[in-house]
Amino acid sequence: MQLSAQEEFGLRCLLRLAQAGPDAMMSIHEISRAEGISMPHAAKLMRVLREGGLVASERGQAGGYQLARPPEEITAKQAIHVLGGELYGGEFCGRFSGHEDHCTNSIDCSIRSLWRAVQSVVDQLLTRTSIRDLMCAEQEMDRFVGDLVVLTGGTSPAAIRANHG
Amino acid sequence: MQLSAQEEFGLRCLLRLAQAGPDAMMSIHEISRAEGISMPHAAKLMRVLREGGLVASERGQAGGYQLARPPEEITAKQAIHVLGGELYGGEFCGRFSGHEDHCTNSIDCSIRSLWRAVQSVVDQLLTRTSIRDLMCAEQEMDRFVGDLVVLTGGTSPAAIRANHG
DNA sequence: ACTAATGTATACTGATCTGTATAGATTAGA
DNA sequence: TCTAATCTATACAGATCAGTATACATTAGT
Repeated sequence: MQLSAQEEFGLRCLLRLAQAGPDAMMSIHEISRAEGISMPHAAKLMRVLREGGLVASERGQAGGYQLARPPEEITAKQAIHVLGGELYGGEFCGRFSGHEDHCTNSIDCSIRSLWRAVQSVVDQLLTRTSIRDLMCAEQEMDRFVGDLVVLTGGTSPAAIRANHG
Repeated sequence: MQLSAQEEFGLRCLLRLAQAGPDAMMSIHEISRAEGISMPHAAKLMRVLREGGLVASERGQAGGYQLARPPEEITAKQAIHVLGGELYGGEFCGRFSGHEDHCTNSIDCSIRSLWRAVQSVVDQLLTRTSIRDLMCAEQEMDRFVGDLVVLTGGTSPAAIRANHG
């Protein structure tokens, strides 16, 4: 369960565009220099973001990139989705089904539910974090992280354990 | 941000051992058949779990594998850690630093904080879910998932947005 | 001893991911 | 029309991941 390089760098590039201001255009050259990556690499990332509808490009001599929408309307979830796909998508049980045509546990699969639970809390967090929110000091974000709690009102074995502990 | 095949299958193998009962031994042959994967593949996964201290093995004609501890004492977090490493480890800013020696954003990096936030909620969830908890019906786990909420008492931009929305 | 069933270890192949290289298309300005 | 700056697209090479193949070590039973 790791972040891909594309997710990491792609999100950074989005943040750079946001920090450049609402009407600024950034060229691939500027983006690559700001992030310390090569120009072809930056170009590839920006292409992914453009095809995902998160940035708009203009070609030609005065061309460059800017955010397709205001930074407060772009969520981290949208960015991660465009850059790296979902943690647990619909195709999942097809990908990891071993030799069988479908998952050996397809009828009763608590592990599948666990992945859904992980996806649920990650999605909640990423959905309410916008690019605008990331335009702040690390310390400010850290305060946020320290107060995060996962709660459940459910009655599963996991919930019972959590209440007793 | 995707699960690796090793995490998926490895956790499944752990769950199989738990379901076999407290004193049962399962051979590689049995595990591979149960999960629908090849014997060499199962052997590789079990080796990782053994080196991670989650299962114990016995060699020889009557050999096999069993859990190293009772299933309620093995958390999903421990399993994922052994099988796939962390979402955001200490080596992270070294891995994704582009051409620079260290991260261009090393001084003030809100994105790093976001990854820590994601890791925090995922860890909370996986830490309080044991292998024992997974030995239940999918429906029961799903009830749990439906009630999951991520809460914060923090004051970051993201938190403010969440409170207003 | 010997045999058969088992776990252990290493090397190998194909797939996917990461980053690079190169050629082309578009536009502003002279 | 020409040139320079830019974005666009595809193909490529190395690294890592997924799964396989093969040889070896260990043990119970005979």
